[in-house]
Amino acid sequence: MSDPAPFFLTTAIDYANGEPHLGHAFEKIGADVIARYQRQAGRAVHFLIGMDEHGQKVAQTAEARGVAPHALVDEIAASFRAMWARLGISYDQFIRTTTAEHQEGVRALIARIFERSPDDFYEKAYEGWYCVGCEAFKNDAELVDGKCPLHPTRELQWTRETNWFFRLSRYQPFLERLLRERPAFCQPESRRNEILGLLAQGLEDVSASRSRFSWGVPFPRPTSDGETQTTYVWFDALPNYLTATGFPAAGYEARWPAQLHVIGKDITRFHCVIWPAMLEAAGLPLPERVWAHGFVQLGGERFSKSAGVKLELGEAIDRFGPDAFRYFLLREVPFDGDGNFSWERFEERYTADLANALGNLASRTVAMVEKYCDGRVPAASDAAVLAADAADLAAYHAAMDGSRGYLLHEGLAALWQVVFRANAYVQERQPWSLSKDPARRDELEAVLGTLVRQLAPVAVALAPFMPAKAQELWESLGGAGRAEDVRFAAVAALDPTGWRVHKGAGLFPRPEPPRPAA
RNA sequence: GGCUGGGUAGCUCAGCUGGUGAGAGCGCACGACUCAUAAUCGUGAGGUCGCGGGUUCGAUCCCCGCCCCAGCUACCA
Repeated sequence: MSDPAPFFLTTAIDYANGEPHLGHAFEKIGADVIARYQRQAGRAVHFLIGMDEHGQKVAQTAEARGVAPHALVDEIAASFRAMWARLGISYDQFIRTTTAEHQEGVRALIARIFERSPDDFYEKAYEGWYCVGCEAFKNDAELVDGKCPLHPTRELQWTRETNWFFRLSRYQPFLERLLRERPAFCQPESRRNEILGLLAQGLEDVSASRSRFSWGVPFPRPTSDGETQTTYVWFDALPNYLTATGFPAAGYEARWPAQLHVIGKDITRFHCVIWPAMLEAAGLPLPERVWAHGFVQLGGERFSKSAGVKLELGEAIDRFGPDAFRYFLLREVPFDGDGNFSWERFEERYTADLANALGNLASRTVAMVEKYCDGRVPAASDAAVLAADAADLAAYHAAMDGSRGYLLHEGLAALWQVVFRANAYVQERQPWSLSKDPARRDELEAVLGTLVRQLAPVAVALAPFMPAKAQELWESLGGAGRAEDVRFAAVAALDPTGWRVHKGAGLFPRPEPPRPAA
């Protein structure tokens, strides 16, 4: 067999300026499902996540708290990693932009652009109103009565600063061709349309360095007056995907280019415009695809710390456990658009989908195999039912494998069709009636054999979403080893005949125990 | 303002290039069953398919106008 095809996927690196929240979690969970799915599809997956730890805000926060920036970002990175461990995020690599390796990679990338495309960096004086309070330039649209709305008591200063600029405008034709010839480069389609609209307006050059803060990567070339500036955000943050491969050290080509960048829709522009232009300027291959997911809103509103619109991640995870939380987010929030988190929907979905539909199906199936077949899975099955399931499993893969994008919510919906069919099948065949008639023993065994053959593929297909619960289900059916180690290609040949089922504690206990009738 | 997408049952949404009675899940009501986690299965609700025109034998799906919502309109990472 040939070597498995590589699948290098990344998420946006998270800005080290606060604790992980629901938005961070949604992206990591979605990317984790894709990573786990691709592993089971047989790809050689490398899953990268990490932290963006430079920039003015980090330095300011550290100062305000009276700690060194390094100490601050160490603490925040630890907090993120703890959260990802709790959510079962199966990343292979965790990159931090403050490491020496990343910084050297950034400088090498910039040096390479200077070398390959010498005209792409140039010095330019930037003039504008500078707010000392924000430590940032303000454009006219941001001003209120000629003052910074955040610091109205301070006078704005008309300031002139010379920076390195990147000639992004030069790449407009290149980018237009890229999006036209490779529509999958920027997905979903709605985001690609936005980028096409942006390109139609014309691109302006962007600054690549700043002189007013130092918590960052020193720009490799001093300005003509001898000043060494600090690399500006996109030239520091975006290259993490590349520096994670070891670039520029030999061997990075084994991993680069990435197959997939999973990002939030708010940073589509940086990933679908600036990043490919940078890579092209450096003469490096482009990633295969950028997937921009939407946002999880709370009660129909966007997060807002100031308005108190936020969710305690830990509380949500504790409600029904990490797997149920993963399931809920990806079932309820379409991965190509926005969705909503509410406690009410969470409990509804948990009860209806997990406890009643799937959990109870597993429970009744295992109980009947124990009761009627001494716990051994019979050899017989119903081909018509399994054929119908096969169509749903195909729909699951079509939603998951990237061929139509990454429609994780549709993948789950397809899987639940199998669950619904199995429950209806039980009702239709009534194995408890069959069990009373010895002459119908064959029928009884076929029904129970079918149910296990319906659930086993569900356990395998569910493993990317709910790794721990899928394993519990797999073991209760009597499957050997780990569900997540079962390749999708091997599912069709799976033969549960003779498996020994185990009645477990119950996959998804109901939220409130039933009360005895009064 | 411009561009993109959307307004379909109480909620979340499917409805491919126009055509027999407009769908799914959840929730709700009633019925059935008892293997199972008081779970499951079936049936139902009578939704102006945003509003007004138009094209057509016929439009939720095409065209025009209008109303409403969301996103984008580049230095926050």
